[in-house]
Amino acid sequence: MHVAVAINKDRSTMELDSKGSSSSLKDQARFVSKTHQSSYMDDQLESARSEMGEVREENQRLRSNLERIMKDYRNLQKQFHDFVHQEETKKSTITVDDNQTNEEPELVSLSLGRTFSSEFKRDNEKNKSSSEGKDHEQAKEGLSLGLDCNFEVSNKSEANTTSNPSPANSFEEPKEEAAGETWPPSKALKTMRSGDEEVLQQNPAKKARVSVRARCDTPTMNDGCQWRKYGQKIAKGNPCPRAYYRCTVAPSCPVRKQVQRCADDMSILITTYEGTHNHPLPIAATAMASTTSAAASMLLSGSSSSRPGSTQSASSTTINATDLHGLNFYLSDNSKPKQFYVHNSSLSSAPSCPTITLDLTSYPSAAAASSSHSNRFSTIPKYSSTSLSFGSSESNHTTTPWINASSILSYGSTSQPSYNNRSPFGNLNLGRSSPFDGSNIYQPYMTKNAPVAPPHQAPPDTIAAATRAITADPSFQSALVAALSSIIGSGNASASGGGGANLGGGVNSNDNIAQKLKWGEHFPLAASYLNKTTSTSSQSGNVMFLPPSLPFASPRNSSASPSDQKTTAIKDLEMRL
DNA sequence: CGTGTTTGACCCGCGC
DNA sequence: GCGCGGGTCAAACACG
Repeated sequence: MHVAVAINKDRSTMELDSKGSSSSLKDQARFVSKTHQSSYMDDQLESARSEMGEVREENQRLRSNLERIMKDYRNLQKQFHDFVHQEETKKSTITVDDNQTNEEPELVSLSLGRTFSSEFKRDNEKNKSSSEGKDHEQAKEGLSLGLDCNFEVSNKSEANTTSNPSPANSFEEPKEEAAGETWPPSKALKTMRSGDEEVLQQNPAKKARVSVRARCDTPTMNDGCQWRKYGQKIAKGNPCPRAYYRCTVAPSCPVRKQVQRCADDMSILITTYEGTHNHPLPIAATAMASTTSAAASMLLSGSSSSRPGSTQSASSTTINATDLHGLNFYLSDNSKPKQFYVHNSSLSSAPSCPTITLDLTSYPSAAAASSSHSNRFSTIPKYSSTSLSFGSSESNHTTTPWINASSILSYGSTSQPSYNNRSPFGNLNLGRSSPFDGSNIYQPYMTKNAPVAPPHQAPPDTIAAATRAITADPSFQSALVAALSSIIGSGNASASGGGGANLGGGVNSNDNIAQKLKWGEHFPLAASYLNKTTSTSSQSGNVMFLPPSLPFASPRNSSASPSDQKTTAIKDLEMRL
């Protein structure tokens, strides 16, 4: 890896540098040969060297691709900002004030499902509005792909309320959140209410919930965590009782979850997570933790600059439904149960308790499919809750960004170059429910639309389109960073015998990889190469750096086969390195 | 006997 | 202030 990438992280420019791949690789090779004197390890070393040579060649190609992508990106960025400035001049005619626009950061997410159309720009511009100039300036710093927008928002929020950590930060730092989030939300709310309104405004983000809809025949999903049931209630509007569980991995863990069958479809199990684990998680639980972390991070980042007063307004928020990678994300930003897709009122979040729903069920309805359609966002009225749909839409839209987005998501695992079976969930296993007939329900769009095309074979315009889409959605990027860094960070920790994953997701868990994640966000194609380089394994086995199996309905069906000796040895090698 | 579940009572917020 | 509904507590119970 020769490519040095400057990325913004928390306003500071950080460098992702392979430190001169040739020398470092040789050093590593020497080190390996010193520490591993067995012939077996020598074989591994030789194979690794050969792979490194291949990687160097790939790196050369990557650099050329990167230059082209950078050109495309700069052009697009310029076009975007030109458009933004044009829109700002028109903005005076729009009745939406700045506050309201800031309250709808999820609007940015709309761009995910859209082409770089003027409509998207229009929507996106609403969010940018006042802060666009600053972002624009910041975007020019460092590599400035605009992916730090989310952090910018968070930091702004933090700057506005210095007495409290910003939601995004609190999510990244579980200790802070644990300190601020005593479990009984009412008590926390009470405490918050004693403060000023700024404190109250911070509260909703701290109470962010992540709801997972999944088809599951078992009474509860096996998400790898230990739960103790502490209550059960018949919720209004749903004949099925709602069960309350508390995390028992650690006695003081504030995380709780609610499990309830969907009234409309009994086969769908709705699990709502709330809180942040304050303890290392079992490896099997990291997948869900990372996933919920990503979702909550998306939610929090989206609401970090929002004000509750307007999110409560029935007309102020917008349903955002975006399809990605077989996941459906619904952002419910207030208490109104008018979530876009089949949301039972019994599941509706409490006021000031934003909920993001990860819909892991297949979409039988056309509504979901239409939700991904780009035009829909511009046509639907503003609903009382915001929704983000990363849906397994049946729509036949050919928005290419998803192809590359899927490759980005594939970063959850590091050692398999097969791009078709990766997701931020690792190898989640749900009971059933796949519109895809493949082995994994999270098969990315490209397997559907372009069945065999790996991302690195994607045409440059596809990459550029992905870059556009990703650049336009800081919320998603933030969430992705949180999720993937959590996954990989956890995976690394697991490989080294550590833990440390939590629901809050640790962006700081593994800087190097996290940086690569950001790198991957910018350039998924590059990411795939980097990933390949990191994995030191070119085989298509399914051994994952992190085995984040999430065997919902079939626990035994969980993780990747650990029997692959070669990859096991390589993992061992990585550990020693 | 320890652990986890069940279930009625209780608390609290919210809307009227 | 009152009622409703969501959420939690804790004693009783079940199970290995």
